[in-house]
Amino acid sequence: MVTLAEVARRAGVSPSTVSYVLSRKRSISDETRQKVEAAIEALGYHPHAGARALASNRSNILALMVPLRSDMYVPVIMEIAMAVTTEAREFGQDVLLLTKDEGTQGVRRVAGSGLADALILMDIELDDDRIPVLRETDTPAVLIGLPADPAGLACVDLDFEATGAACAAHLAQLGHRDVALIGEGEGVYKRHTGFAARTLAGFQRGVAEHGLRAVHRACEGTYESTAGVLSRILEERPGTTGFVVQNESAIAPLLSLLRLSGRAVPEDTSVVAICPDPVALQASPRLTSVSIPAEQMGRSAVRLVMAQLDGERDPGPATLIPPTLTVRESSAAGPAARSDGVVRTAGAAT
Amino acid sequence: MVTLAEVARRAGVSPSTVSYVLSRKRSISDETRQKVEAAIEALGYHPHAGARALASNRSNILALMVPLRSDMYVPVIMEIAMAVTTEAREFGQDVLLLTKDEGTQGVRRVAGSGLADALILMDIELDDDRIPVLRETDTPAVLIGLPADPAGLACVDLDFEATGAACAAHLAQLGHRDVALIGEGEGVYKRHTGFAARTLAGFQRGVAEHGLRAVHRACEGTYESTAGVLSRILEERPGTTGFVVQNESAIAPLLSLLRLSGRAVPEDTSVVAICPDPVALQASPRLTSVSIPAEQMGRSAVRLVMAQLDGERDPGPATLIPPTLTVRESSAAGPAARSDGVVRTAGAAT
DNA sequence: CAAGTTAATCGAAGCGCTTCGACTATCATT
DNA sequence: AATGATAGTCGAAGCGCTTCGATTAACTTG
Repeated sequence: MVTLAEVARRAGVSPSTVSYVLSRKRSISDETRQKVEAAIEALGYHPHAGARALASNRSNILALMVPLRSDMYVPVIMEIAMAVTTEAREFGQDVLLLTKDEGTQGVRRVAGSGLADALILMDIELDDDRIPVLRETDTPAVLIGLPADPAGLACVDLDFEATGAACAAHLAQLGHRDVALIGEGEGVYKRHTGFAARTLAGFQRGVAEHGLRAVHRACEGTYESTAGVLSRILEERPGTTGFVVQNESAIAPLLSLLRLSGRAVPEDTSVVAICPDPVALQASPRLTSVSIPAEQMGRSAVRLVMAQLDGERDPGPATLIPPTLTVRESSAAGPAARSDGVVRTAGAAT
Repeated sequence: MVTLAEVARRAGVSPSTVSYVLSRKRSISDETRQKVEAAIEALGYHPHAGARALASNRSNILALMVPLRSDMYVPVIMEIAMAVTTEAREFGQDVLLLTKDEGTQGVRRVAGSGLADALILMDIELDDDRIPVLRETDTPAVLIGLPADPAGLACVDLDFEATGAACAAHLAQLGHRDVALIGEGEGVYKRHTGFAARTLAGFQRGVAEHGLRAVHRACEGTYESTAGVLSRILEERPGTTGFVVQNESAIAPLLSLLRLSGRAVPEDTSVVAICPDPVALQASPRLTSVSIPAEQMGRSAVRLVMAQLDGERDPGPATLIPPTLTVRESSAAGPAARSDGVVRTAGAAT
């Protein structure tokens, strides 16, 4: 193994000089810098991570805690993880992968051992038991997701409340009067992450603001449950022409079922999904959707955590990414608009 | 931060004794051990990872290099990553997440800095440029996937050759005479990982052994490309009644297209997929398939790498996991068997 | 031109741990 | 009773780096 001392000897300088060349914490003459860099290159020197961590009290490692299984869609988790890793490298940090099932023990271990400088947590529950540990150990951290009480914690998430409202508004604008939200499974509303509840709240706000009539139903996402949910909605409110879906796995069943029931999308019924873009694009017709900004969430999380490591004390309010609703082929003018003579959107016309 | 010295003071022993309690490298009296453990507990002590790495020359970290984008199906990558992480913890190791686009630089950096003790590489290309670096730096490593020349390297992979053969054999046993393999996209056969080519080779061997007639077509997995591939196959060989699919994304299109063309699955046509179990289970009808043993691959990789860290020199031959073909509802007796009076399988009968 | 700055470098201490050799009991063996 | 093992513990030397203060040389400036 090549050490800093060897580099120093070869460059004819003292070890500390080599260190300063590397860290840029003191000024170094061009001449010296070049000698040192040549020596580093020639020897293929890489600073020893452990020694560095010991001496500087910084490991340059961020720990990312990922759910083993969760309500989240796996590719989204993966995309976040990759975005975090890529962005972390931009800051010269590496990423340590932890699983959520290590729980509070894992947080204690990593924070206590100086293995990582900071934590990024995913799949945040409303009352997440890792949060008190974070507060108590005073570890720099960022949550991807929103807990019940985010005070003093840095958080990143899609603004699901605005998302729900945006979906309702979109359907209202198209002239739909009776709309439905097909959401996540029962359980998701009760325990977990709150994003489902926030979407519902926003949806209801949008519905109220636009004077729509709406129903909401939880849905497990299987073909059977989707069929049950849909038939109940259509029974109660046969005039429902606008749907918002929040469960990726319910999308395909819903589209088939609508087709089977003789309702053409978007001619008779509009569908808006809340899902990753690839899912929306692969459905047929391609779906009008609010995308899950996975990459952006991952990158923001890293930036927030780096700001903390650079001394930022106040995490500020949660970073809520505003939703982007992309109109595609699954939504078009509804009954009210049509009787008003409003023209259909381009997607539907082609 | 609590240090080992503080633990020692509190327990009334020397620092080295605490270290030996922790490492179990020398015998310690029960009495002393208890005092030390009590002190550790009371102080909430966690050994400093960097100091440990420096002194012991072992970081207890495994680096896992994951593809950012690849031919592999994302949930499979995720499952492997999770399995690696979980299994690593069983060995007291943590996992550092690297992206494949860090390439050889990344390997050099991690190996050279002592950040990780060993590497686990995914998405191995036939002529992977990371392999020479591995050899040259003599870093303990395990490949998940099979390169062109695996000599001297520990590898884990599904036995795709046997998988192809097993699929052919299954269709043959059911009495199908004309079969087709719908594979990965063009590109995958050329450059990459070789698993597609190995599957094809095995399929052809199986076909020959059972006296079948077969075609093979690459398929990009979109609806359009699948449609094109299927129609060409049915044009050339209208009597084709057995299909093997290796591209996850071609599965759904294939099933729809068969239905559209009036071929009932499994009554008229049998389909065998090579895909993760969840994909096979979520299709309708549920697919007879050879699963991708993601979890097993991840766990084996960790075990192999730990063996190397424990001094095992010879990696032995590649660990090829034998395929498991699970019969579900998408395959049933074909024309030959039917004329012979062979009964259909249970799945088909229901 | 003496005094004060500033830039560039060095030496040494120390981060928290592991590990080696040395030391002291204790106990079994001659 | 002397010898040798063995178990249990300690002290001290590093592991490779960062960082602080000190030092020197070169440069301003009144």
